[in-house]
Amino acid sequence: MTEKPIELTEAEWTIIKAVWDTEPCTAPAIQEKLFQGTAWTYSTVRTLMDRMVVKGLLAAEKKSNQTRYRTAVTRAQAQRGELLYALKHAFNGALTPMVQCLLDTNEVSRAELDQIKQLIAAHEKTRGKGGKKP
Amino acid sequence: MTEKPIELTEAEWTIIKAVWDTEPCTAPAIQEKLFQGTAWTYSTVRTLMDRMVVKGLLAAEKKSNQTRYRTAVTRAQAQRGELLYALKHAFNGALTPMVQCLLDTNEVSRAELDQIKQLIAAHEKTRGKGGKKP
DNA sequence: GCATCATCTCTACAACTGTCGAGCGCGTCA
DNA sequence: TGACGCGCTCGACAGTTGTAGAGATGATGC
Repeated sequence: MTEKPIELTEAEWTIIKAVWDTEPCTAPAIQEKLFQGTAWTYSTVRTLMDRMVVKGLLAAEKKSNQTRYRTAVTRAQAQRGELLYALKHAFNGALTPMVQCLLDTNEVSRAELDQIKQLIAAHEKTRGKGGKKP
Repeated sequence: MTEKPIELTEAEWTIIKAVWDTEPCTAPAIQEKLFQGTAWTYSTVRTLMDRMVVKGLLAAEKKSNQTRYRTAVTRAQAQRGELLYALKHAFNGALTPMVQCLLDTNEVSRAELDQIKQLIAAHEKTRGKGGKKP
């Protein structure tokens, strides 16, 4: 089944990144961790986290008087979701223009370019079993 | 000035893509064009378009009894916005992992890989003025 | 046994999104 | 000159998101 893509709002990204970093963790811990950057109160964080549980983004486990959270989706899943959203809507699913845009947009350093080239080479090798000959 | 990135909702993407394809155009025309895919009524389309004008995504020009719309952002700007959103939130701004994910995620055809390699080569050349020689 | 502190639960609310329907002008064609 | 058809304007409403305060509850120290 083509599990439907995961989509996160900005606030949800903020939360889930913190949870990935420290899971399992409690809401107060996350609140404290994020406070510097967001100034969110406990209530805010808690509400967001509970909504994310409902959506299946986080999992909560009640431990007496505390609730312990962990993520319910992997970083890769979430990243893929975000990427697919952009790919689908902004680029009509066409990969090449997306890469083009990426290259145009960003200050891509030489080092990054090299890394990317390596990635591609590696990718070609890995899935190279397609053994079709030109 | 680092113009703040453009962000579009799904519905807005649908609209703006139609407008790009036919601008300048009227709301009824867009409604008709999208009806097959969305089943949106005139009111829906019109509301979305007017809200997009307020946001500066479309421009409207009143011509007697009709309103003519055109886009106020380029496709490239919008694409860049979407990409930057993903890059920033999902990948913490790191380009390489994003490309990695792209390669992993999608069925990238050999043709695409080749195209992408070309893109990179072209990119290297174009901005290659950095004249540092390895 | 009671005051305290940390957590939790519930409720609220404004803004933004998606989705319309009802009613209003204005050309046009008998 | 009046009925039609288009396109327009307004208002509405439910659902989602961001943000938070007020009060309940359970563990702790004395």
